[in-house]
Amino acid sequence: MIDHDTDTAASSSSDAPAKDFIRAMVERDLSAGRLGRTVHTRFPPEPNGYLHLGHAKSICLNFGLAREYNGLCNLRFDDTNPLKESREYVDAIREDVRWLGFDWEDREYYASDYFEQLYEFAEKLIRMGKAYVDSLTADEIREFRGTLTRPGRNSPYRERGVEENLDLFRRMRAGEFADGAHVLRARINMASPNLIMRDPALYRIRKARHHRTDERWCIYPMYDYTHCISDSLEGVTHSLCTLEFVNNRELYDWILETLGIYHPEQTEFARLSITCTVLSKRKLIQLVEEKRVAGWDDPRMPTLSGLRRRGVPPEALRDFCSRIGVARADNTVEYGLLEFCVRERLNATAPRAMAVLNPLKVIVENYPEDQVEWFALPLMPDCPEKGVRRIPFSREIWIEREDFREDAPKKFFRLAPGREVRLRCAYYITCKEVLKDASGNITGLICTYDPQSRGGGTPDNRKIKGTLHWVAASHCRSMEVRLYEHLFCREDPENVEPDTSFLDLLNPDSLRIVEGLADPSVIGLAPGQCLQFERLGYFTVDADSTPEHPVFNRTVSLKDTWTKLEKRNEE
RNA sequence: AGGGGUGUCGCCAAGUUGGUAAGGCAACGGGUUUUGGUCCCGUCAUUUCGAGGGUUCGAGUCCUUCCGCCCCUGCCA
Repeated sequence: MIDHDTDTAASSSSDAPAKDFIRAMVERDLSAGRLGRTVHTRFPPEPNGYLHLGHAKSICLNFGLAREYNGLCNLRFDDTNPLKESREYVDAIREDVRWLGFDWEDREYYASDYFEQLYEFAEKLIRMGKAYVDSLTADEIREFRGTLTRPGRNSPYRERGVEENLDLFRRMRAGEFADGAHVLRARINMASPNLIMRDPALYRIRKARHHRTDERWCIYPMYDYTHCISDSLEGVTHSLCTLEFVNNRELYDWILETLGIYHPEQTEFARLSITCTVLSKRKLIQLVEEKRVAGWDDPRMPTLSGLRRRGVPPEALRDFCSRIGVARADNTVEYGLLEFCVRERLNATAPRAMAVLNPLKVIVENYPEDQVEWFALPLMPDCPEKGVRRIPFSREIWIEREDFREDAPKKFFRLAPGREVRLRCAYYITCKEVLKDASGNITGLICTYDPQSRGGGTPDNRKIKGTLHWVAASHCRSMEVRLYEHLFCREDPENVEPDTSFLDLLNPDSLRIVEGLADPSVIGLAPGQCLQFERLGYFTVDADSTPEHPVFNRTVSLKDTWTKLEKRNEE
């Protein structure tokens, strides 16, 4: 089944995911009339890195939910830590969300837009006796917090009066104190079995320039304090986040209840892990900063920008997110599922062409010296009406070196001495002679062709099992082709033994660059254009590509049953 | 005086108020094929739902006791 529609996220209903526990909850709330207008979600990244596949899951969930139930989804930047955040990340995130196929319309929010309101709420908490300024050092606070099995102790500053707290907090804002001198804390319960609730910090002093508020603030609100209030202010109905925030929900609820303001419901789902790659921001930043990869958009990276550059279509990513589902159990999805989604999409959309990556010269000795014929390769074999690509044929051609074997096993359907194969869309050729250099390396093949087989078939209808791709030596152009393998050579690079680094697991062969040969018709394509080079895989024109120096990324190889079969026989 | 979350096929993941284990990926057979691709057909949890007890005519679903894994002791998010 070919997918003809343009399949934007907004139009397609075919990629609507199955009911998961979150959608079930939303439907329950909807039919119970619990939601004011409709479902309202938000995607709340911190602009401290580039978006990756884990974010794609969250984006598809939040924006997908809004789309499916006729609701709204905000884009909100959780920019409360100026030390780690930057404008560059904000811009990249906006671009990636849009590229993935989602639209937040005019609802682009920033936690930093709420700094003033957040501050007012903090004063309110102080006046209620629910927050206090603590002057313990960070180390002391840690000591006083207790441990997993021991309750904490109250800070000596915990009983400060409202007026003193207010005065101190205002002076914190005014910049009278150095970083770390004081912190505003919620006054909850130092003996709570939930460590999050042991008087969590609400505000800290950070004399740092913020990418949006510049130097207007020197105190910054913490995540737990900011997130719930932001959700509340925006009228979010369902605040979806990953499982590691389950413990934080108690605080989320406490703040909103104490303040007595609108109270969205936080629901957690399992974060995504994928084999053979890492998805933690810290590790991705390290890969970039230590130059283990070429950048955030290195095609080997699991970032959205990397995948985009690699040639992965957004539709494939959305399909992937829909297929992996949403649940609460820890999970690690096989990388192969992503590849399946990419192949499925590209099979339906990528025009076909031919290229040779590891060339071996073939001389068709009975073909006229100066003759050139043009053959027609269907752009989409299952849709002849999509047209053809005209490709030149001449006496000397290149085939894939792997497509010839001097001692070929019976099941090897390709070229071998005395054997006949079909050159895709052109002629049948038979190998007559193997040319070698002084040291015995194969340098070329002498073949003959059957003029009756023009176009790839003969009147006698004889069966030809093997069909090879090829390019005409007289017309082809060379191009740079970047072949990618998994970034890591182990399935679970996230969990390494103590005293070793995930960097030790980096696959040294994750990038291989070869010089390939292709028909000129594919050389002028714009970056981002994707083709299938028949029998090789899907290839996308890289951002670096120019007509003078064409560069292709292999997005994903074709499924290769032959190699698998051979490997099995070797064992 | 620890708390919270979670265990259904190799990997994801459905499993209404208990009624006799969906689907996808992978794998494995076979067919079609001018891509060893695509497509099509078939197989793939019945002493089985982390394990043991119990309730019941009947348990993945209820009760109970264990066990495993994950998260929490940032002035990160």
